[in-house]
Amino acid sequence: MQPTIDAKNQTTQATADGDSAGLYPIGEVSRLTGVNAVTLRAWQRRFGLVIPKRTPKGHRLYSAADIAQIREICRWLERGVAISKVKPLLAPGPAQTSALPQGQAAAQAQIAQTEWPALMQQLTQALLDFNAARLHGLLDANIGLYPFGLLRQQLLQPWLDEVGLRLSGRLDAKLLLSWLYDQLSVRFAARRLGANKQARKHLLLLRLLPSAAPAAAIGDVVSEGAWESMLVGAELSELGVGVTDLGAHDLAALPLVLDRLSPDALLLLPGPGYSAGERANIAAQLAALPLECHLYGRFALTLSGLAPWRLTELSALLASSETGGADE
DNA sequence: ATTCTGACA
DNA sequence: TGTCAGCA
Repeated sequence: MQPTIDAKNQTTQATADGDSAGLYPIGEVSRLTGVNAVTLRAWQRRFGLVIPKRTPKGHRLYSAADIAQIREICRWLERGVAISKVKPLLAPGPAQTSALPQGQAAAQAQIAQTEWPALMQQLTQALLDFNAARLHGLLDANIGLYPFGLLRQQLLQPWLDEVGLRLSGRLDAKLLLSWLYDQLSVRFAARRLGANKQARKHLLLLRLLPSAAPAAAIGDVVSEGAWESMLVGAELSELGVGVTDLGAHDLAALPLVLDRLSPDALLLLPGPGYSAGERANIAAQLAALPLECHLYGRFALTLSGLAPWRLTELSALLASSETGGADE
């Protein structure tokens, strides 16, 4: 546990700044993204999605960019796009056979190519400088300009992913990430407090903890799910939904407190790596809960086989409390 | 120990 | 999508 100079378990980056740095074998990528290794190979073979480099012996080596793309794919899948149709939606590297503008999807991909990367670089620089004023300035300039959900999915989460990967190996990585988490926390907490008072619907946010906790992946001070729940919570606040973030737990004790918290719905952010047994267990516990449950987030798909009838679009939940007062 | 391909349910 | 066999 001692965070000394022990670089032994850094299987992924034997040399901090060697040429092989930042390349990950398929198993590691599977853990990082929550996508099964077989699925990754299948995506590549059947759809030409995510073509990694290879070692001389043919083993796949995924770059940070590849991993970012996998996560981009997952975000499309979460939105209900079929895997066979995400190819054209991705930020294209090689010559696109047929650049078909599919309405807003293509428009967003366009923005993603031009505007976001520059912004991400500026954000990264602000982070590396511990420049809080600059960081908040950049955020101020863009929050409000776009719907927060778009900002979260197209900018903030990809940026955090990238930053996490880029910093791994740096001695000050933990300090930087802790600082960033603190900055974002205070920022969004302030909004949450205001929003919660006026919210008509109250939602309980819970990260599902795999019982076989797969330890911290890359030296993350803040667990990966914490970032995600912070951003999701911010988005919900922005949309006028009251949010209570309980952090990471398993479901066992939840029924004991539900009647006192009395939320309108439960939003669960699954983590990576559930065994089949765990999935069944979770399914049973979810079925026993007396309220609306939604699975959401990066790893929701890994649980979709478990209770697809509960996997509702977040937007559907929000539709009833949308601004404009359609109902209520 | 892990990953590879390809066939198959 | 996932599992299995048979290799490297």
